[in-house]
Amino acid sequence: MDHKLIDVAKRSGVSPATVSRVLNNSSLVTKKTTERVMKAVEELNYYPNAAAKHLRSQRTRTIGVIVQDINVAYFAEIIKGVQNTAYTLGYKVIICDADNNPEKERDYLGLLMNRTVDALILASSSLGDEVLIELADKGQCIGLIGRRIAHDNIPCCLTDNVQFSSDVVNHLLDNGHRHIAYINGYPDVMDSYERLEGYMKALKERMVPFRPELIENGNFSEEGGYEAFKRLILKGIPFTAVYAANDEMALGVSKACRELGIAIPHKMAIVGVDNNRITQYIIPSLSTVNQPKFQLGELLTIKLIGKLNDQPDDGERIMIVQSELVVRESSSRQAPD
Amino acid sequence: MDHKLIDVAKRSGVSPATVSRVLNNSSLVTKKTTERVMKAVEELNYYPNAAAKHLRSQRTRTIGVIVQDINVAYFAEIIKGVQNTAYTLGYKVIICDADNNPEKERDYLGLLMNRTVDALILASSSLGDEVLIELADKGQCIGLIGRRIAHDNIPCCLTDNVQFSSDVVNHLLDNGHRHIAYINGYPDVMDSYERLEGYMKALKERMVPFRPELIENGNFSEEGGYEAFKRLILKGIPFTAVYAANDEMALGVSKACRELGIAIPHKMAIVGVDNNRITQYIIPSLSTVNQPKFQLGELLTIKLIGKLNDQPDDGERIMIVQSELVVRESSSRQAPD
DNA sequence: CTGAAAGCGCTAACAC
DNA sequence: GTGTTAGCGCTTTCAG
Repeated sequence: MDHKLIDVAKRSGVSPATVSRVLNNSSLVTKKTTERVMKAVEELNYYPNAAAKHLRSQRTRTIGVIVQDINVAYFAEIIKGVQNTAYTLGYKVIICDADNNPEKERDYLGLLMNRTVDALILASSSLGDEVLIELADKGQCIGLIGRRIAHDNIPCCLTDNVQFSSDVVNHLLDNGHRHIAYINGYPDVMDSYERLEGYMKALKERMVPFRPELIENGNFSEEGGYEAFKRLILKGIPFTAVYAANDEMALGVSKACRELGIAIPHKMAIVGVDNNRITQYIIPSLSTVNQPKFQLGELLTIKLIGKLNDQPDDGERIMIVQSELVVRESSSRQAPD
Repeated sequence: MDHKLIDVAKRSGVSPATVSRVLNNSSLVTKKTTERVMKAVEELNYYPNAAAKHLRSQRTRTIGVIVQDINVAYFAEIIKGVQNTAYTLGYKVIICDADNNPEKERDYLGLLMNRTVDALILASSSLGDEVLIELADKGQCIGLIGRRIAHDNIPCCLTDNVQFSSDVVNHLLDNGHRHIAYINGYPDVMDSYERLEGYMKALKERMVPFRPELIENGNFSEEGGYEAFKRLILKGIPFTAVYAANDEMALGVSKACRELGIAIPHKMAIVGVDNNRITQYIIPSLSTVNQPKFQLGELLTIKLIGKLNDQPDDGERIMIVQSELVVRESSSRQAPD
């Protein structure tokens, strides 16, 4: 029932080598021979055995993507970018859902080591720098999304966290807000750090004093944003706007406001990050930042596949893509006096 | 840099066969030998070559899942169920995002044919019955989620569409609704058909006349639901409740009501299906049906891996899991008089 | 342009 | 318990 290459060879009266050449588009085969071989392939319903190909050729034309959580729209979009790009370049993609478990994430690195994939993309990886650098030093082909690392052989694709955060804060300042709280994500993550940086940068440029009391941590979760906002309120310091480092936390803030009877945007403006679909449906709709997630996956995939095929690498190792502020109801008004 | 099994054998002073036995937990190795081998594995930082294993053993311990669209929460949850289960049973998972493209879906079947995966799970597949039956007849191991097929070798995991749809309609009838519209999904899909069946069944049992004019099609999309609702209104037939075959369409109905100034739930009750996260955030929140998506993936995965290992198959080929009606604001009131 | 043949790295008979 | 060895199905030199 399962035919092999040699069966095709016999049926078409040529050698296995020729069949292989036809199947791999080597140009050095007559049209006539090609046709004969293809006919036999059809008739036998032949499929090349992937394992044998991989073993012999020492490559799989497959790249892996490890994401924290496949349920999160941010990652799902990145996957689309990777998958579509890889598909057009003739590569397959293995998607690995670490399911918020760093141990699983580490497990998946084995796919590289045992040559199941030719390259690996890590989106918002929780792995330590040492691990990644060690892999790269061993000659493994890896790339990062949403993270930067100091190693010549690791391409990184990032969004302009500082820039868009600064845009967000400038937008709020333009609307007359002078006391803007910032709710941070996981404290040790680059995204959090850079977004804070953009926040501070904008304040500084507009000469609005930075007040550390207006910074709280929300761990990127709705619950975390909710609690962080309540802590801010309890401090008794006046503020009229919140910049949350992602939409989940912004949703938490929105919920807290509703419970506390604080009108949005009249008494409190909110801006998040990610352009989560919910931000459009909730009332009031939430302002946010739209990151080109698809593009993050796309650019890195092109780069990595280029590396795999020893293409001359023109571009930058660190690729930064632009994001866009999306103003909705939650920050559409002037600050209260 | 890359060591092979034979290197480990040499270093530990045993034969390749023994190393293989140690690595694959064959019990017939002394503890002492095992330790020596493992030491060499450590020292050499040895990783077995997957392609060679696959080629030699004729299996990959990998199962594939093909989903229509990885962005859709319904599928993401199913994937979690498959992945977690496979993981604990020592299987890897390849996730394939067909990206709403039937051609890609068909492409992915090649993974089975070329032995990249041992089994394939198709969630809400758009493939024709013939294709699936042909695969199964060839001895390929496949399983379906959200679809039924007449073939002894294809296990299917489904939700109780008829049952929960009947529950939905009974709930609306209990609230005094007598004119309940139904918005269907893709007309040729089993889910649509069975949900319609449940709707009709409940009406019949409660002796409420079925009116075909109250049925419209919305293709499972928000836009489709929106348009379908408008068509229903234009007909001028009075109705006070809508059962939409999924939440996307229910969102469309909700939007249309807002635009037309129809108060929910006072003038119009709405119930959807899927327990999409947005249904909780929108105002008014939407009643829906919570399907055990994780379980769908879990059950089928257990079944398929069992088949791969020739375990005696006790259970049913067709596995049906129970769903639960979640009543929220959009259907929380008595029908208007 | 085509064929012969070696061998990718591993496992599973089969011996001992 | 452990070793020897054939061979999984393919690609790729090297000849011709």
